[in-house]
Amino acid sequence: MSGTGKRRSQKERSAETSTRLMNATIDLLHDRGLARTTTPEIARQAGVSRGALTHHFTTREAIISVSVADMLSKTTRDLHRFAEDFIARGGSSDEIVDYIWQMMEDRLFYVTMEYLPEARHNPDFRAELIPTVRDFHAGLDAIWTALAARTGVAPDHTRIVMNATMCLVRGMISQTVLRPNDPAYYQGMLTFWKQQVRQQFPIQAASSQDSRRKAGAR
Amino acid sequence: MSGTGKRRSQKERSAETSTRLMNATIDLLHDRGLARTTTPEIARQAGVSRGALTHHFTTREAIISVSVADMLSKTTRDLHRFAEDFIARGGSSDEIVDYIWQMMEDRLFYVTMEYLPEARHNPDFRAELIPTVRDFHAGLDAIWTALAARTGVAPDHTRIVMNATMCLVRGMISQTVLRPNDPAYYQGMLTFWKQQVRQQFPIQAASSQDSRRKAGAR
DNA sequence: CATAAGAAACATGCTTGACTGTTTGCAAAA
DNA sequence: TTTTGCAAACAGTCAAGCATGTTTCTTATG
Repeated sequence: MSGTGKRRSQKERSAETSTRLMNATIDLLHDRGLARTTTPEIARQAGVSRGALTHHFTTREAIISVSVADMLSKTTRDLHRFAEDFIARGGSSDEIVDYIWQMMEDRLFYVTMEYLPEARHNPDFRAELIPTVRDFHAGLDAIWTALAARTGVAPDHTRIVMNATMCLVRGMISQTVLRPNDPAYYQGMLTFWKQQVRQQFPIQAASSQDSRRKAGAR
Repeated sequence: MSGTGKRRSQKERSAETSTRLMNATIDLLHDRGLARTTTPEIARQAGVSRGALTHHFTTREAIISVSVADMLSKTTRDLHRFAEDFIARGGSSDEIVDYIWQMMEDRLFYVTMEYLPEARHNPDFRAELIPTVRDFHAGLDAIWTALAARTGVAPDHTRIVMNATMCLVRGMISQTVLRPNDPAYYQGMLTFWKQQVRQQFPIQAASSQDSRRKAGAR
């Protein structure tokens, strides 16, 4: 990228190769699945030798784990950027639902579905992921907290709605596997859910402040 | 089972071996994951030789596909039984949510999480599952339709709530992998959801019939 | 009813292929 | 020239599918 010249420092070479390998890993996870994401296949997809791969990553589990962590941390950065923008703009709850759906449906949760079963059966792998996932949820929290603060809804209740939204979207994307080619179905469900969420976060109209209802009630 | 004597008909022998193999397959899918569900492992778990397995099932994909279909059809039978009982009793929407959660969390969706990625990347495998899954959803429909009929809610709206419930539960179970040992979290979310569902299906009090509200409104 | 022929169920061993982890060789950068 | 980044060859493991034996049941026939 930086510097089209042929002479690169070792660090640059190394970093680029690593990046190519990690991107290739995520691409393969998404396109062909974890079982088919073999080390020869990753190297081929990245356009490097398998030796390069083993030089940078000691084991297959390592490159997958690191690649997933990398993907998650990038997504977390995006979340925080969205949160900043959302706060500045004063966006709607509908926007959040749409953003989350797009983010999850654009590869994130499909990739997650690939490694989740492995995480369930492999404690080491799981342990490496949990902290990264925690950061990711902190990013989500940043967004919803902004909405909660503006609408005066209790944080606990906000968090429940946030988590329910995440779970709903996860489940919807799971379903796309065995119920494909039905965008109307998924959009209909999203519309329903946006309406439900709106009820939890009453609109703070630009003029009237008294529009806050008893959201957060048990 | 029937007749402790040693002499069994061919059909009985065959059926028992098949059953043992299919049960072993589901057990392994749940306990060790799809990748670790190898044909030698299945045979070992079932207590039969690998030759017996290859005699009954031509390929690894076949035994897995058939076992999953078997599991799903059993669950579908249970759904219909619950629906009958539910209709007779006139149960609550809370009950439905609880039943679905239990059913999914008791292995069903964990097993599903194992084969879903494979279904996503393997068109033949997916094609074999889709009809069985359709039957399963018909079983779900039987339950919710009963509730809808009693409360006078529009079928389309009912179906949205049903599907949202299923998606939510799927997502919740996905999350248990990387957020384990937190039953309060999941129970809290279920409580929230039951409340939401209740709002969609206003209680038909034993006395008043006019308690039906405008649920199903856009 | 006894029994032998045949079919179905099951067992064992082999072959092939592929993947993982490792080691050795080499060229470019420091 | 010493280290670093990478390439290529190698060795060990294991599963899948197949092919060939062996046992258990069924049935037709005398």
